[in-house]
Amino acid sequence: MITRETDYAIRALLYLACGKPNTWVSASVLATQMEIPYRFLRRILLKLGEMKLVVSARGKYGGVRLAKPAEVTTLYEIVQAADPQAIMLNICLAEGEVCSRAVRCVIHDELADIQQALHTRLHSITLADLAAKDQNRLPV
Amino acid sequence: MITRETDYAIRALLYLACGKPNTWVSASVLATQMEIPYRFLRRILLKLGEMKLVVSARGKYGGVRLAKPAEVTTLYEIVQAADPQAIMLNICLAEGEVCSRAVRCVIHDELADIQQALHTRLHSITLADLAAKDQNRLPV
DNA sequence: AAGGATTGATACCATTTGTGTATCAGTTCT
DNA sequence: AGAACTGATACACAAATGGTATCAATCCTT
Repeated sequence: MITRETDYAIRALLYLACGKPNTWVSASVLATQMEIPYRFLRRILLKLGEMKLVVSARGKYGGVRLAKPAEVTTLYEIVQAADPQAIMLNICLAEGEVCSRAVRCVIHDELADIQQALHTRLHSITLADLAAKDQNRLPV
Repeated sequence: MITRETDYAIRALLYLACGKPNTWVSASVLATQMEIPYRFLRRILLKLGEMKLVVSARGKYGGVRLAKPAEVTTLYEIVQAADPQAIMLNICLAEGEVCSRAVRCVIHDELADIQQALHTRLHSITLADLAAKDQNRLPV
């Protein structure tokens, strides 16, 4: 299950993708607009900065913006940044994890297949895709 | 991520599917064969019993066996039984959950799509499939 | 009838994770 | 100088995870 943190991360980035490019948006604006607890969001943005998904500017009129065009930021990257654990189905599929049954366990194989399909899908969806769908929505 | 409990559940059921049908297998045998902590497994088997995936017999020479043919037990059912939370990608996709953004949130839509694909896949894999693959494996 | 082997049903416990809060230092614009 | 920002950590608390323990009920064998 996707954590709240990941959900917040996606929403925050989507907000940036929908706004005017190359403008700084402060964490407080993001927080109120997207209904995300301010301090929690701050920490999430820090992580997104480390993962090069956003860049930030300190000081007055500072804030964050997308580090690269929305067309090249994928859902995979976002989930990976916000919660690296979330993108593996089983602990035995993790990098560097030694699964004693790896060579003979069918479950391992099957889960690896499913995970691969999931990853492919997450890789194929960009922030720009989400933003476009958002624009095309009928107002409620 | 699939929990250890779910992993154990799959492995235990796979063991039953690979053995002789309609024979009782005790929890202690299952535990030692599949390297699962005995008492933990006991609790898991209880859950699997409630979900009608296994049936049990008390007393000496009792144990558990599959409640129905391996051909009709899907991975979806197993995961659902062992950890109902695991099969939904986001909390807002849960049954009866009121997501205030459900009608307008593109993320919700996208995750619902991905989840649907995942479920379809889990539904399509049966215990018999896993057992068959297990038989065809080359000995290590 | 007795005793061992087995499940049923709970209760308990330690550790980790999830979700959020708080604090203080550094930076930038006015 | 001061206000509005981010950077970097540390703290707090509830829930989930992974596992253990206990005792009652049941069944087979002798």
